[in-house]
Amino acid sequence: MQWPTTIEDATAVQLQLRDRVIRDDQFEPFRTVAGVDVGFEQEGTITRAAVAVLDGQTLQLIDYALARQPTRFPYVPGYLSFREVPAVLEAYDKLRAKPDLLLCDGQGTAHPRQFGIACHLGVLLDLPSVGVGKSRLVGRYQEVPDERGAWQPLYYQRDIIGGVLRTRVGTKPLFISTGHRVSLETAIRLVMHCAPKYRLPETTRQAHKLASG
DNA sequence: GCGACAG
DNA sequence: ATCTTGTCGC
Repeated sequence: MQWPTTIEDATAVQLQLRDRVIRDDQFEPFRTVAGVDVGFEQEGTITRAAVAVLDGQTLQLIDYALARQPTRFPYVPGYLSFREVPAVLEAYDKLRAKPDLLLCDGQGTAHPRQFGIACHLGVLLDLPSVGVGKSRLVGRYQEVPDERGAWQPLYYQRDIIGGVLRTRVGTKPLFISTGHRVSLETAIRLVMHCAPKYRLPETTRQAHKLASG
């Protein structure tokens, strides 16, 4: 299957692959957890991706990989994965230590067609994954108490597609959702575990550093 | 028809 | 995402 070029084709891919998403807990015990960060250079013509693998218990860096590719898809809300996934897959292939779980920047099922980048990566890699968005794409929710660990369900068309979670007092909450093979409840627990001190999970923070300097 | 809109 | 230094607040 060649990479989609139009919104129409991309939509077809999402509608076809979304049926493969497993929203229940179907995984083996996690030993390592990976975080992904994607950035752009040269006016956005170059996409750079970084994947950082951490020990799930100590949250210490175990391995990492980087990749740079020509950007091949524009940023269109609802189609983020078609812009970032190719570079992420290249970086993932370079890893010496494959992770047991992937925490992705962006939404999982908290998406217009329930197939955000976390679902896309999870399905293509057949790896448990979780979507960790810094802002909302779709859905309605009630204000989240300003307490670490507090969260509110995210509703969209009668369904709960994710959760709005406060990982740190005094900061904006994160938008958590299932990527693949991880339930929402488990996803929230995992994010809390990976973000013991700062707003963002250590996995994401590590990947961000590696992709910068 | 008018806004909203992951990174 | 990216362009960019200092600055206000806990």
